[in-house]
Amino acid sequence: MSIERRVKPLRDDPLHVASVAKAFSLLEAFGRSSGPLGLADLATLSGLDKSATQRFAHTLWRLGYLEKDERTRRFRLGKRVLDTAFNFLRADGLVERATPALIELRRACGERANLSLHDDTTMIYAIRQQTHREYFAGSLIGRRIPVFCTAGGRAVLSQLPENTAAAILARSDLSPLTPRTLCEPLAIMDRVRAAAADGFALAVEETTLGEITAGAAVMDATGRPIAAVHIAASTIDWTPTVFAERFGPLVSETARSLSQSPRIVPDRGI
Amino acid sequence: MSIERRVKPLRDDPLHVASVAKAFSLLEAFGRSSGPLGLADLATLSGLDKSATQRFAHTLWRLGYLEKDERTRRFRLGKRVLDTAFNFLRADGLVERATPALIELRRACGERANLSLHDDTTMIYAIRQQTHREYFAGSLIGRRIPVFCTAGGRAVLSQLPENTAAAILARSDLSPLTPRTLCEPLAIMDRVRAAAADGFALAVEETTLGEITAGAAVMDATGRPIAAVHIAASTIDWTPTVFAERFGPLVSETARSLSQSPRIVPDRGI
DNA sequence: TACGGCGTATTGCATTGTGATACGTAACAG
DNA sequence: CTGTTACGTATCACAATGCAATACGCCGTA
Repeated sequence: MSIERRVKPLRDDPLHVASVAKAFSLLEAFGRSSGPLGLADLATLSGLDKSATQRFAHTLWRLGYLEKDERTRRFRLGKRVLDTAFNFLRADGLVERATPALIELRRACGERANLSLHDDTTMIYAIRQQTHREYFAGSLIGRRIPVFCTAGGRAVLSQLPENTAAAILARSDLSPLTPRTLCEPLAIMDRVRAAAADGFALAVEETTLGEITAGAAVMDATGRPIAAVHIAASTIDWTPTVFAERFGPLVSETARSLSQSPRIVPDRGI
Repeated sequence: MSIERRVKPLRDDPLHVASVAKAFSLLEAFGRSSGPLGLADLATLSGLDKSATQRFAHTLWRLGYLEKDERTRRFRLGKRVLDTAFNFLRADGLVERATPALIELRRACGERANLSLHDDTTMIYAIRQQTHREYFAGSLIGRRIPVFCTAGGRAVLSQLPENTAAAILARSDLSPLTPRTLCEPLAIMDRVRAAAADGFALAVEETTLGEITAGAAVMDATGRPIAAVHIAASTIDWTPTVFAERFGPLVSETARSLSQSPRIVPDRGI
């Protein structure tokens, strides 16, 4: 419990409501520690002082976004935070289209099929079709994983202009997740170019040992990559070449079918 | 777009930070309308005035909790809302224990297996193990359904003191979800008592036509019901009696295994 | 029993958020 | 083409609102 955080001052932004940022810094504190948090824990993790922590925690609790264990007086996230996630997923057309497609994909290949959304340097899991038991947090909606070391992330990079992709890598935290994570920007860009050629990317034990993943990018109506379809399986069952041969086309076909037709977009001369 | 909402004044609560409530009333506005919302829409749906809407939407946008379509100037929920949901699920011990159990349950019975959390008059889906294609919003984490007309909800009610259960029904909105939804409090309480006897509850086409569900309650360490395990299937494949005979024991056994051992809790003489 | 850590309650002050107003722009109808 | 409307954006003086210091009470530990 040592990682702290400061709320950006943003003095120059007259529309910025600092109280809101503070409230969210409390909610975000739960990302930095598992288990329930007391007021003092919340204060250090959020970077707020004692009084502010008290007021904002109280407010969030009254609103249902925090729950309080009356015995230990500690806070957990409230069930209400799921509502917003639900509304996000419900409103996302891609998630809607992808859900049946992924169920189909899982059935067709018998392995785990996922959809992850691109968000700058990370990919966020939005749909997960599990088959086998896997490690817990890995199976949840909302999990973020770095773009640079995932199949889907590299597939997305491969559909961006090369300098945009390089810029994303440049501002990424390139810490390895496993001993086999590829961390060299140049080496990663090689894989990205390969993905551009193949139409899908491969990652072998780069986020989780024993896991091999194929990913392909999903494009929006303007032809920009916004998400990726994954298939993940065990290295025990597949060698990389066989896995790629077998699932590469499947995953890239699914991704293509989810992409908006790349119709010509009125270019406003930007 | 006519349903409005007022932020509670709560003048008497000196710890209450009104700005936070306003910010969340914007996020909640997305629950009342699908699709992106402009400032004016947000203002009417949230009950805030134009200026407040502008400032809070701007702040949430800066924080990443809203995204803005620069062309239409309309807002959507931002991917960041998934982070909080992820942290909630990650920290919930029950969800963690239930994940492998539900995968097992789905495999054992070949039908959809779910875990839903009890929250006053609603149950919230926290884990969903789908098999077949089902209607979209129904398949998402965070979906809320009324306690009174779901198998899991009735199973939970059956483990509460009868007057507590009756109170929940009393403050529930008993609008039917399908023509077959049971809406009479007395009739519902009969089913609840039956569930207490059987160890599981059944609901036939009460939330969705063509769907039959069995649910059993999961208890916390103090012996209170906090969640429910469901199995859902199609009425085409099963008659209620066969379905109950076959899956009732499965669902109630799974729920029992997820319940904390009902050890004696030090009663503080409440 | 004294102490330290923590959650809770209070309060005067000024910072912060407020909301009325005005401006720019796009869409649309006459 | 012009007037109108609806909407998003920008500004600013004011005071209500949130702030942070302080004090209180409770519970374990030394």
